[in-house]
Amino acid sequence: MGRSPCCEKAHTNKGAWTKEEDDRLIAYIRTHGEGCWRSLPKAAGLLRCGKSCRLRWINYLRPDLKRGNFTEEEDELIIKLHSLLGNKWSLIAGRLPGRTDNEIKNYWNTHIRRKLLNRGIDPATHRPLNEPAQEASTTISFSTTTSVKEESLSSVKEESNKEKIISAAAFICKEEKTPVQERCPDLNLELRISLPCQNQPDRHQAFKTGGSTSLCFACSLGLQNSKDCSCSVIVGTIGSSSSAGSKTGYDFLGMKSGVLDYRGLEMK
DNA sequence: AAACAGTCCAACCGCTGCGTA
DNA sequence: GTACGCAGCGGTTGGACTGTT
Repeated sequence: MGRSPCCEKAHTNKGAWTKEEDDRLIAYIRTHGEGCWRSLPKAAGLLRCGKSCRLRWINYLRPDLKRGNFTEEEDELIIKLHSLLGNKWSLIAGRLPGRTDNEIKNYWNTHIRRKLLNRGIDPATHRPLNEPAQEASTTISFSTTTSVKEESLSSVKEESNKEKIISAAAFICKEEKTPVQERCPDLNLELRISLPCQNQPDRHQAFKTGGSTSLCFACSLGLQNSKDCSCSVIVGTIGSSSSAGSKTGYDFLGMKSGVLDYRGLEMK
């Protein structure tokens, strides 16, 4: 079947943007706001396809972009987030205000990869290069007991939005033997599907989860007091109708309503 | 000064997921 | 349930730039 092209290629410019094109795009978005990328080029008088306009705006023209070198702190944060999220550049970019996914992706490929290799770390797996490859499993390393884990997971699989959580969790925690925590001791993203914490005497204080101590995702990233700090909130269950799920509260990467919402987490 | 190699990064391409009719 | 349009994402490309010989 074949989809019609997103734009009439014969009548669109390609390649580097000119100053005039930039000005037109900026002026249009200032007046009309973002969105409707397909119709934007025509409305703005640009001989570009909507995709190209969107990319130019997001990666280069947006006023809130932070230009310039990455700081050491940003470097380390990118490494940690990559070890947890993989090549999810947009999610990583969501944690770095003023940085774009494209910028981070380029920076990763040009700087950080080499940096990790020099440290003897495989940038793909974040393991020592000489460490023998281990078979990946999809078992999720939760801090609850295995039986609870399995029960939780099986119940979670019942609904589509939960499947997203499972796949994300499986992606992040590739294997049981080497919890993420070990690789990033100071960035605790421990994943839990468990009973909601009932007693939390002190906000942001590490809370007990099945014998281990952990912080919520927001706090682990230094976002205490952010609206996504789940230390202060008894997080909801996955889906109101899930019987098994109702006894397995979740507190997973700041997700709300069963939808991954990394970007909603504000960076202080 | 010229040639070449390596690096950087803006932009493109193709795919995927979501919303809608 | 299916087809389609659209926005967004990640991988890749290629031109510009910089350093080295």
